[in-house]
Amino acid sequence: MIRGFLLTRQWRDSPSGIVLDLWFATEQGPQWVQVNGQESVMFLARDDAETAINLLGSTGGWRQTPVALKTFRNQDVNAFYFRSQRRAREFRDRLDTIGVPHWEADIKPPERYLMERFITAACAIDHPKAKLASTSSEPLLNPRLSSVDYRPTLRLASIDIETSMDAEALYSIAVQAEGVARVFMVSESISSDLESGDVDIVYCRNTRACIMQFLIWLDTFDPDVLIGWNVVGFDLWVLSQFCKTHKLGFTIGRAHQSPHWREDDEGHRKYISIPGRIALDGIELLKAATYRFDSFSLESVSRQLLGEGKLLSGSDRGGDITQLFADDKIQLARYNLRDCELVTDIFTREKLLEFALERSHLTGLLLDRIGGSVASFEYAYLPKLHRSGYVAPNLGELESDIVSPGGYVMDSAPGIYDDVLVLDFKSLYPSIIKTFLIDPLGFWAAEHQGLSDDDVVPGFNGAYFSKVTHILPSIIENLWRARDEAKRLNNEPLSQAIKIIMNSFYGVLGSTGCRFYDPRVCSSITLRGHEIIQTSRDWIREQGFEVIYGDTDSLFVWLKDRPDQAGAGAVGNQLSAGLNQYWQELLLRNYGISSALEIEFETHYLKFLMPTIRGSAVGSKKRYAGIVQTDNGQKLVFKGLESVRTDWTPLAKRFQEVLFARVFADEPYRNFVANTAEAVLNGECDHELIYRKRLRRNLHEYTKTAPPHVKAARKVSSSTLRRGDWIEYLITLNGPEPIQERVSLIDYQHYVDKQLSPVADSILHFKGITFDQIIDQQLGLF
DNA sequence: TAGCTACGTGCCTTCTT
DNA sequence: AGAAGGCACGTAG
Repeated sequence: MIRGFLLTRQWRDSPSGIVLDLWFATEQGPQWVQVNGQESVMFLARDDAETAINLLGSTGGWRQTPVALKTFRNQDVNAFYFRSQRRAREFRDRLDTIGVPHWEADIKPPERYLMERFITAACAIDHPKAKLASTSSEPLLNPRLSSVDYRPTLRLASIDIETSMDAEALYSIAVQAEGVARVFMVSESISSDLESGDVDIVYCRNTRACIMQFLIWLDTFDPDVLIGWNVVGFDLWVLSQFCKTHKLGFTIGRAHQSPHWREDDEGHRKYISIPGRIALDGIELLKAATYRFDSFSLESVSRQLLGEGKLLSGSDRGGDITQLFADDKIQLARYNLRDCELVTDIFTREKLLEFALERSHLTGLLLDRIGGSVASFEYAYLPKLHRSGYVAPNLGELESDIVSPGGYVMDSAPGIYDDVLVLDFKSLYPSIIKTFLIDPLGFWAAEHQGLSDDDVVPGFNGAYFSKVTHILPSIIENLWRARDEAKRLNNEPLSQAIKIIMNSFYGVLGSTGCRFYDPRVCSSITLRGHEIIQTSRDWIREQGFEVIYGDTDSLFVWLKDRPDQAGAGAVGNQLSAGLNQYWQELLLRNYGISSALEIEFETHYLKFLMPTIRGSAVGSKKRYAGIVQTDNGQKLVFKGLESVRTDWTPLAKRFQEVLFARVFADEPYRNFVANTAEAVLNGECDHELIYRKRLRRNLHEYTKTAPPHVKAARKVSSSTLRRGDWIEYLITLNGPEPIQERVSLIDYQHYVDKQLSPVADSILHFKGITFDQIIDQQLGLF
């Protein structure tokens, strides 16, 4: 028996049934596993079996049998098995034509095979030959696979290519891994006096030779994982295109296969599947782990995470690279390698590979899979559903007229406060699912099994949930326990992966892209959330405190009596303990269930601002600021306000941060306000006036309106701007103009009126003065 | 190769006078 | 000219 971690899975039809090709990273290196003779399965209502059998006639390659499963409408079903996916697909199409329903025909054989064995990623491989040293060219046939807890030491290689700006000419390929830092460099004139300096450079006569050298290295080093920055969409794709034009096989698979490429509908994002290897993009992985950066360029991310950047950081990097290729290949090689190292360092420092491994092992998604919330839910849910005697519904089958609301947001009491505490329910929606046994199967069970009031927990919109039959609550419970354990062991990547998955469950249940979507189930989560937050608010008020705001799972409590730091903490802890006990008792008494709700005293704002809606006396929502005490002194926190918004200018952000700090500290602010306005008008702040905004559509798709950023984008002459790109612009006397091609004078008054004035008034309002009054007084002095 | 809703703001467009 | 409605974006949770 050896232990392995699944890298890739593929399937194909063969004369002897469906074949699964699985590649594992094992303790002894890579292992190819082949499972043959597999069938594709789908389920039909037993009442339709006769029709289906007639439809299939005397053709071979299939069988069917009654099984002890029911649909969610309590119909008995038969399983139909096919020896090829092709036959299964044909059959499904014919059923669709005549309107006979079928279930789970979309589950692919490898996923079906693995999930029903509860294998996500780590796996015990049991086979008489499994102890022998593995070879990449020979698969292990039909071993017994079972789930096991195992994390491999993967062999990583960071790769990066340099090309001309139009990506038409290849300059070099850098590879960096444990003990390797090499650059394959194209050089038309190879002479003996070419030097490498301190870099391991392999000079190659042309593009073809360069790629061949790279492929040979790849085959020899044999990495499990290729990492890079946009490595799939750029480096690997461009290399594959070079291979095509130079009639070279792009044989990067573990048994020298070519990769399989796929594009999304837009044709922008590319996906690669390489038999036996994984390509991991640092950008996607950071996004998956909920990192947020204004820019995901390698330069920007490495500066922020590592404190160091690329070797070239001028404005014309592409031109500089071309220059180096002509004049200084050693320096180009250094630059090329440096990018590889930055990526490796980011992966190491942020434990990105560890995160990817944990996520894969928790969900059954492959390491390189982006998104996939629905897929991971189904991977965990389906096998358990089958063992509970049900087949899964189809997409869109459970729709109803009810719309499920989101979180409850309290009206706020605007003002400047001392001492505001924030109490937060930890993972509110998962804890509601666990406490109130919310679950698609539990919902059907309550409908079909005629349970008594004592055996169900009420939901909302007429939904009830069985206390006996359910799946999701125990999945949550296990994850919750694992997360506590991960935290105890300081396993941050695991803890992070679990948090993301737990929180994705509610979103999945509320998505029409999920086959279990039912607004009654979903609203039973959110409406219970409304009840919990409102009842908790009332309870706190009964204790004699003022609750000035709350959003979904949080309550903001104002301590009027100005306690010291320790006193405030004591009140926070006392309130959270009291509430937790309150819910424990209430839910046991009312429903006979044990509360998993957990409210926590999270933050003490020494100073706090809740603004009004602009130009109104009504309190705002989702926008506030405050000061918290940290180990390194006091810190300003902004939520939703201008200084955390990427579409406000640096001027407005700086102005807000300084002004709020001064007001909170009771320091003078009038001169600062007036001087800032003055400086803007005098052209002393030009570098802070740039608006930055994303184009969420392609330019021609803005037909209803032309907002400023679109107007600016349309003035970019060489407009290659596409959906998702950023546009940087200034407001000039002739309207918005892109920074690259600004011709008109900056409209300074615009910045005073639209960036300074509103920011100032949001806090000065509570000081009984306005921005305009300050400016007028200042002018009056002269 | 489908997680969700709630909310504020600026400004464009259209309607009303 | 000014009000009202709605689009577009980014954010909280």
